[in-house]
Amino acid sequence: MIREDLRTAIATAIGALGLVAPDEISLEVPKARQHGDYSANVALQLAKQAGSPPRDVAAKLLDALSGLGLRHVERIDIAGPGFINFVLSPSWLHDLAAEVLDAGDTYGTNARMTGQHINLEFVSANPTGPLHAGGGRWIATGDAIANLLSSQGAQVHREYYLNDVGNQLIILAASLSARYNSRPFPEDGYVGAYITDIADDIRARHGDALSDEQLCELALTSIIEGIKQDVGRVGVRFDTWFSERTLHERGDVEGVLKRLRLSGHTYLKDEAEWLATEALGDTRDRVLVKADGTTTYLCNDLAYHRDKFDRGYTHLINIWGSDHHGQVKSLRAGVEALTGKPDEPEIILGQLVKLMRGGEEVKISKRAGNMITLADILDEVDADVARMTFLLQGLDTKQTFDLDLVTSQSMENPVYYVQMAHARIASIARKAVELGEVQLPLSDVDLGLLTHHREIEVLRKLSLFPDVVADAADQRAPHKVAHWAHEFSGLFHGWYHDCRVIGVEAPLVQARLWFTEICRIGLSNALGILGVNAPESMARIEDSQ
RNA sequence: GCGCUCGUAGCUCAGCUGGAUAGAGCAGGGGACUUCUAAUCCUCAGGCCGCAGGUUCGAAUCCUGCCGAGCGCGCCA
Repeated sequence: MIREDLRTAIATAIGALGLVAPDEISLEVPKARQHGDYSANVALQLAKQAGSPPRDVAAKLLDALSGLGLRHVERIDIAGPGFINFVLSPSWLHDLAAEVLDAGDTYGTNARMTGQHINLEFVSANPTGPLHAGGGRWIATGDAIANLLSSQGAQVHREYYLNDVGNQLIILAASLSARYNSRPFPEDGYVGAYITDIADDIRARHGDALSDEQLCELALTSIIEGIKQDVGRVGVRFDTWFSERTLHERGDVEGVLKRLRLSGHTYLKDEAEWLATEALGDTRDRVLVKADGTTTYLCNDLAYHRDKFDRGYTHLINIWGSDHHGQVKSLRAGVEALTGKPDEPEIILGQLVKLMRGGEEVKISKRAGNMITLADILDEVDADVARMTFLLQGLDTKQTFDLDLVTSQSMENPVYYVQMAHARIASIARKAVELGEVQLPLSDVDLGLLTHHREIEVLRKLSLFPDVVADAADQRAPHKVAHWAHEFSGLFHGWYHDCRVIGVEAPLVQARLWFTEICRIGLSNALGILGVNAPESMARIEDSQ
């Protein structure tokens, strides 16, 4: 990795000047091309320490650096207020090509997180109805983050927590019962059409003599089945669907209470049992056992997290909608009281999705009954379109999901732009075979012929992929990979327009065949992280304008 | 009232652990197909980075205040 080589060299040069290097030597890829391939700002940072102007420091560093005989470095410039810019010869990119080919589908991966065993919990929407359209964001995001963490060597377990007990279920049961028995509808019940559908379906299959309890059980099974189907349609598989009931059945909740009592974290007040979370960073203490003797959501959730640790994970991550941010401190304080771990679980918050239809916001509410379900979306668009749309945006921005745009004008979706780049590569390969071009082994091919500025641009972008993935993994930011894929595709399309593979001189044909292969690897790996398909061909559009 | 998140082109958004001239897509103007799929490419236009201060060599980025938006402040889940 050239970047690391340069960092080491800079550190050496700093040492040679008798200065102390900063903890991390920043080596950026400048936006402006004339600023070279990599740019270092250490001279500016060290000016104070050295007691001389930044440009002087830079000049001394440059002297020290040029004595090191760095590979691939064509020129080193000092520019602006004291930046040190490295201009690399194209040879480093040709080395890169070999590196990418060698790595294949592991290009962009890393072993930094090896040994970590992470439990990633996401979606976990209550099984009181089908997943709504916004839920797709959590499915796509969670899966992509899992892929990112895996790419860094971590072992990741995808988990969905099913709250299959409690109040909401009671409301669900009452709503169902009203429909099933044609009785007046309860206040605050779920009005969604799905309630009637489920009730009708159950009546058709099991008759009309069921008790409320039997009714609710059958409905719950059916709803959970539906959720699993929706998740599957998006292309995601959970390793575990964890039922909250098991916690109660096994006595885990009681066990956690005992443990907290023993460690002196609880106290009684106003006929309830409290957990002293304020001392651990919460805004105030929380109730664990209500006056009526039942446990709170937090109490059950603590038992759940205890169970996750008991299963041996080294780290827990939960992805939550920002509407739950108020629970973060309580849960973390509770987990600390329970386990002594102050930084668990890690909670990734994402802003909610705002659905637009006909230029107006559609408020989703299971109670009001105006549901737009995820299944509705998937009936209209490809899972790839949905995933890419959800993943293109950072988690801390509330996402505007325009149903009209995504469904009717889906041709504009960037996913096609990226997929088309991949399809074009496959198409070139097919054409080459068709015309009898035989791809020679890499060792017989001169990649040094890849000197077109389009090729250089593409290769340079490709070289950044591992950094982008590592960064995205660290920041739990899959959108960075989505943007990289889009940008990379743009550069590829530009190359495609200017550079032909078939029909140029034989040695160049060979070099470019390998060039397209490494592009394919990069794209395919990026799409793999996003969970988007990398097609071999695109369906031709019939009626484009 | 307190807390969390956000405010960047007409629209949807990147960039935010400080760096050089603030980017992309869409929408708008103008061009490019006898070629490996034009779902493509090239080009033009478009910006007090919410407002005001502060920190420093340097601020869209960090700090403070204000304005505006969303969400949260239960012995609900």
